[in-house]
Amino acid sequence: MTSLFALVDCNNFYASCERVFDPSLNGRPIVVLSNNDGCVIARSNEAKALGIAMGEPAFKMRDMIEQHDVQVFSSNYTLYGDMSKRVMNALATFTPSIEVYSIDEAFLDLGDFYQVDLTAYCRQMRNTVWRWTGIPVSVGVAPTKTLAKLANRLAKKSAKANGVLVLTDSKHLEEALKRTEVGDVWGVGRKYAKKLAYYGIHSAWDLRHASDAFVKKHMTVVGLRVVKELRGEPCADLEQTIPAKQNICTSRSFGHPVTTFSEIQEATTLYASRCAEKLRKQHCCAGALTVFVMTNPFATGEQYYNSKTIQLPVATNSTLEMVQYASLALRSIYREGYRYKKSGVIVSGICPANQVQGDLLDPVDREKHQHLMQALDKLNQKLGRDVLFCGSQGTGKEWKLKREKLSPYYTTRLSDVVEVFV
DNA sequence: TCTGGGGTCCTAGGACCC
DNA sequence: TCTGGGGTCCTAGGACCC
Repeated sequence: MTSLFALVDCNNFYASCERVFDPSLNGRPIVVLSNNDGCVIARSNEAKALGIAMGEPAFKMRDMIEQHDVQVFSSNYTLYGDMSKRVMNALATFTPSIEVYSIDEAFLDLGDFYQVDLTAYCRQMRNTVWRWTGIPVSVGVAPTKTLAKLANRLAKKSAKANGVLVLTDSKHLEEALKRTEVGDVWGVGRKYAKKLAYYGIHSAWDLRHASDAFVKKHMTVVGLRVVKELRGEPCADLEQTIPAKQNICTSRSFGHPVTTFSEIQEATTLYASRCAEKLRKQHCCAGALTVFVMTNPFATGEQYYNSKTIQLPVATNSTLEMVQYASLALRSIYREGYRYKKSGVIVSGICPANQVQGDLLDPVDREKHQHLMQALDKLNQKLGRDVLFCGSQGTGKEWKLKREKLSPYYTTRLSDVVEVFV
């Protein structure tokens, strides 16, 4: 019994999503910007060919944009999330064993498919996704997840592969490992790549032949798993059930520098509400809440960063409680006289809502809160996000994100909602 | 003028306890 | 003069991912 995984990855996903609904964009360079229209997080092939780098700040590309008529979009996660679901649904018709790994990637367990013509099957997969959604995908197949990732990368790069590469034959595997730089291996980041280069390890093939002791010493047990997977020994299974999150964070940069307490409080209230919403969605409560504030690290002038964690007397997912404690925490770290760029709320100590440790002297009527939250979620779900919200969130939202190049909400009915967070 | 957001896991070191 | 050792829990920091 040999294991076999496919990794299906959408090509230039966000850029492709924008293109699906506007065919006039075909063949033209597209970039999608991060929140606040800050930096590039997705590029079409044409944009890559122009040399536009991932993470490049938008303001540095002004000339390039004008010169080559680059099409620029603010990120529209509502659209991308919806398109993602459609892609995953298409893939699920090819095997029930599917792990949605990220918004644009899925692992498929093809362990039972050794007898079929894998290349033909994957090609069919690719065509189906394309016909149903208009999104181009690449497929890599190999005995471990790490190798499937590697195969996928080559499938995308090689013209000959044309989007599908099956690596089951040891000769092909060797060739693929030799052609992959060590820094392009899943789990090997910039820091490790540099360190490995120092020790003469440059390719995935080199890393595959490093000793266990060496790898464990320099890359911990995590790195050792990577190396074993490169050798064809599976260390990671398909994860079909999504584990509950251990931490939930909501934070945003402000559209412009914020100086007043009331403005930063409005933003922090919104983030605390979002955290509470996310907790309720996964039927959990949090035992602690952290608020942080920071100035712009790229700006000249005096910098300030601070955070405050509050242990909650009883774990909760009530928006009202979260907002109240977030305000308290914020008050203790806010300092007059800074130009704030960003704030955020992190909730931790997460446990299932039905396993919350009570407190005999608890002054909060938890049942009442729960009913209120249910009503709030229902209304907001039905009538649109933030139809109902905490007053301290404010209505002006002077600090909100910059999203000047937003595309329409083609596939969902949220077109009347100006502000959408994920 | 303008530089994203949200996660995970592992390790080392300190506090504390017996 | 001499001042244990092991276990657990927590936190901060570093690495990685999309």
